[in-house]
Amino acid sequence: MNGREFKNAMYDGLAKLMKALANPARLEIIEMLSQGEKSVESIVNTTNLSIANASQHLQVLKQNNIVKSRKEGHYVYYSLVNDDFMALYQQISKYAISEIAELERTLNRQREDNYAMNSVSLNELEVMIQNENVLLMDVRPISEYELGHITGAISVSMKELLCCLKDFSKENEIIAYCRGPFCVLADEAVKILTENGFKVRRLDEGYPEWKINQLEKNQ
Amino acid sequence: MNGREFKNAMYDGLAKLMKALANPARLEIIEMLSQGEKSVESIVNTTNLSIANASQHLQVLKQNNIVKSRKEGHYVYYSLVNDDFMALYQQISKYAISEIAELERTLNRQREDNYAMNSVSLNELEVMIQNENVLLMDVRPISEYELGHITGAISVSMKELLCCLKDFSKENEIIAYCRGPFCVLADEAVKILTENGFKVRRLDEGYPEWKINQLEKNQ
DNA sequence: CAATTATTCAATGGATTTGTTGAATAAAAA
DNA sequence: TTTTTATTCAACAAATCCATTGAATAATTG
Repeated sequence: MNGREFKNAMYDGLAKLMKALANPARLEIIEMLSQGEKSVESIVNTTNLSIANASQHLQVLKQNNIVKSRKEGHYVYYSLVNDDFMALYQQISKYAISEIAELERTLNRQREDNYAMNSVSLNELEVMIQNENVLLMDVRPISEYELGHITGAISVSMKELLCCLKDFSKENEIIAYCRGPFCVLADEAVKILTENGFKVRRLDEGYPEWKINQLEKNQ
Repeated sequence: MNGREFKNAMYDGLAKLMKALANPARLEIIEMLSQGEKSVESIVNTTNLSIANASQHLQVLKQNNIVKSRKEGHYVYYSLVNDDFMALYQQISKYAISEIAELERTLNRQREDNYAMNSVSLNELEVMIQNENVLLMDVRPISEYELGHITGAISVSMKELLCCLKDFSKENEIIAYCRGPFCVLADEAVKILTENGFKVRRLDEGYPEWKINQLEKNQ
């Protein structure tokens, strides 16, 4: 193998990986799977994809070693292949959010719309939890909470938020979080709670980012 | 903007960035530019692209804020837009090399072919420089050396290697490096020097990785 | 065993990406 | 000014990607 052939092999391989990531539907699937294992059915329900289309995208991700699958009864469950890929995906989306003006604008507009301008960073959160009385609220579906959540968080799904608000004290500040910067659940939670007189902010990032942070600390 | 529109905007934007990276020719250009500024002409000379084709790929990279250009006289010089992108690219290729079996095999086969199995990591290099008498040899073209090189390295281009070997002592160990793991210059240097009786190994990574490392240390 | 359910496969046509060709620019040299 | 040189633009055909459709598969239920 000469120099040119080698280069071609390497760049073709790298480009193949990038191609697998170069599609909005697949990115949305990846973001979902970074919460934990999901069935094809649940992926179809939260994205707007047809069943066959979602399945095809999943095959592409599988062929590129990004996701793996496991069959149980009628259902096939998909998950990300390892934490290293998750870390890479975080890096990429963090870069995109901070360096691509268009994306930054979109994200900020969304945040403004949702009363969440003064969001809390992961570092701030750590300090706040040690020093103050804050209630950390995981607003993802309970199934995702059960697969893993930020230490000390309680699970309050969006459904519960809409019916059972009286349970919480209005004195402590509430920090709501969900799946990461692209996820709108926390924004909606902030909106609902603010309208009902609670002190509430959202976490800038979400559970996957926190988990990556933890993994890095333990190295 | 509702939740679905927001998601679409974010994932479309992210996918657009990935698309810009999802092409082997563009990746090779990026790798070249991570050495420093290059004219279109020099990009055409080291890649196998036609002039018009290279120019088109450069436009795609420019539209996606990955490279910037500057005109001087007849020539247009391109360079990466900032160090953050370079860090991202490093992350991506590091992931690809370590997690994609096919790429890992290709890379290792190449290294074996070139006698460079026992390569030196950046961390090892740091220790070796402090403790031992090693000669750190930058085998990239001199123009790239002049734009920046690892502290303490001397420039020995491949041309010089082929004519002026006698200048170096055979007692000290030589570490050769070039542009990074995909770059084959260091492998060729190791081959030549080994055949001539020198003690020589290659650096696992290259100048761009070293530079990123330095930037991280200074934060 | 037949019916049902969740997922995958295969085929189709429309959209996008790619490399090539040759013409158009724009700056420097003659 | 005309000519030369380096780069970009525009148009085209080939290749690839994508969503949709309907059939095929494989595990479970009746």
